[in-house]
Amino acid sequence: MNATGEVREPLNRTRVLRAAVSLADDAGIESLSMRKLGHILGVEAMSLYRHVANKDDILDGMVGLVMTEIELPAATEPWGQAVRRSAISAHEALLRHPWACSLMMMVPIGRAARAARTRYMDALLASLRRAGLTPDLTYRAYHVLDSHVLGFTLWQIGHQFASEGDVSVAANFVEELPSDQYPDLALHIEQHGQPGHDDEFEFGLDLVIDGLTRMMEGQ
Amino acid sequence: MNATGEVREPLNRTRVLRAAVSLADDAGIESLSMRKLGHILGVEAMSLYRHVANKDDILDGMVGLVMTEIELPAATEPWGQAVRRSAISAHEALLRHPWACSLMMMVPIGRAARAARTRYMDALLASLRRAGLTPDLTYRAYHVLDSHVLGFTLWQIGHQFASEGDVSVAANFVEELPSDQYPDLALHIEQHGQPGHDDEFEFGLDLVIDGLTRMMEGQ
DNA sequence: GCTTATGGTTTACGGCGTAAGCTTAGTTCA
DNA sequence: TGAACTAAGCTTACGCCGTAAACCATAAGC
Repeated sequence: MNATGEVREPLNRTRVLRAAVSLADDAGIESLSMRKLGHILGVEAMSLYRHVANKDDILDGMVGLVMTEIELPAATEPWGQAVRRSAISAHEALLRHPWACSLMMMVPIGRAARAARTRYMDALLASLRRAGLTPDLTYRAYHVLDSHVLGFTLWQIGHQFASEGDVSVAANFVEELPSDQYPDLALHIEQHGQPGHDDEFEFGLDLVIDGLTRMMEGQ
Repeated sequence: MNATGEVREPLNRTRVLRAAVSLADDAGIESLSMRKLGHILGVEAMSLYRHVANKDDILDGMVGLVMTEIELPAATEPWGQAVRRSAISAHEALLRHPWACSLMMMVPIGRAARAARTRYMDALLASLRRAGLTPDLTYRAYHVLDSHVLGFTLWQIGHQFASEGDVSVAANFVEELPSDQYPDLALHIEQHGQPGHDDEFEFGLDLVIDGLTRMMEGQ
């Protein structure tokens, strides 16, 4: 801490995690290695272990960071709107960090991710209970909602990856496709490029929320 | 091909792929390496490259194998039933091979997986069109259905992994949880152990199919 | 002024995917 | 029959990875 500022101030866990997130955002999760991460932070790989238990700990922390970007359903809104807004926020956060979906499912969950997930789950469950869903319906509704967010986002990420490649995979796909043999598939692929299909996530979400509403009112 | 049978017959692509699948089933996808796979087949790692382009090719082939286990929706059944049956079959296939979901989303899709996927997608799309859904609704319905299958199955796999560990993660979770602070979450976790919650997949599936039915009849 | 954390470094180990070249056995054809 | 060719597997080697273990420099506390 001398006046000239030549002395770099020491690393800390959150700086490591933030660097890891932006490296993964930029270059893809598969190119996140301890050595590269260290290099970015101007430090040798092994130095990172002073601030982080191991690589899984980093991945766990990254998931935790992403989850805190998700807006929780507010108690002040009608439940449908609140849940909808939160799901859309989750969708957006996961799209901002395309590696997060897969990480969430593959890394053994650790402290950091658990804390964030706890907050999120409890808030969503509380919204559903407040809305008057029975405990049973709440249980199921939670899983359906989360499945949609996760599943849809994963599909979407898979697609945009596929559309990036040098020669787009979609183009390859359609090219090699005997389109008279698979007419429905050919149409579907064509629809992918078209405008007016950018609200599919919300389409599915509303399908679910409306269904839940009906079940709730039905009994 | 002598009579004594001492000469092992040569490897081939499908034997490599099948060995890879069962290794991944037994020991987890993360412990599938060329060296281990070779060892299982009584061969050095590099020998595999005579039958397979590289590791990604193996992963692609594995995904292809899993996808062919999925029962396609039949044209002879009412569309709702046909789609339902196929989705359940997909769910079961993905549960049998817990690594398949993540692979499907992460490995750049290659020939083997593409062929299987083409069959599956076209069959499902054809079912929806035959049912009378508009092209637009078909497009959306496809994504919602697939999102549910993929997303729900991933959640389920994540959970059963979590419940396996030495000291179950769920137990840890609930133990460290200040359950007066997160009452709804505590209840939800409790519900997970209870019987009568083994049809959630179908609950969500029916929610979607019923919603689609209503939209179809509505216009 | 000696001790003791703290934070960063060096070296090393075993595992990974795979490129390049080698060996061996079987097949084809002169 | 023998020579050329081919198919299938093997050996070696390279550069990456995560991380254990030991080492070094600086700063703080007594």
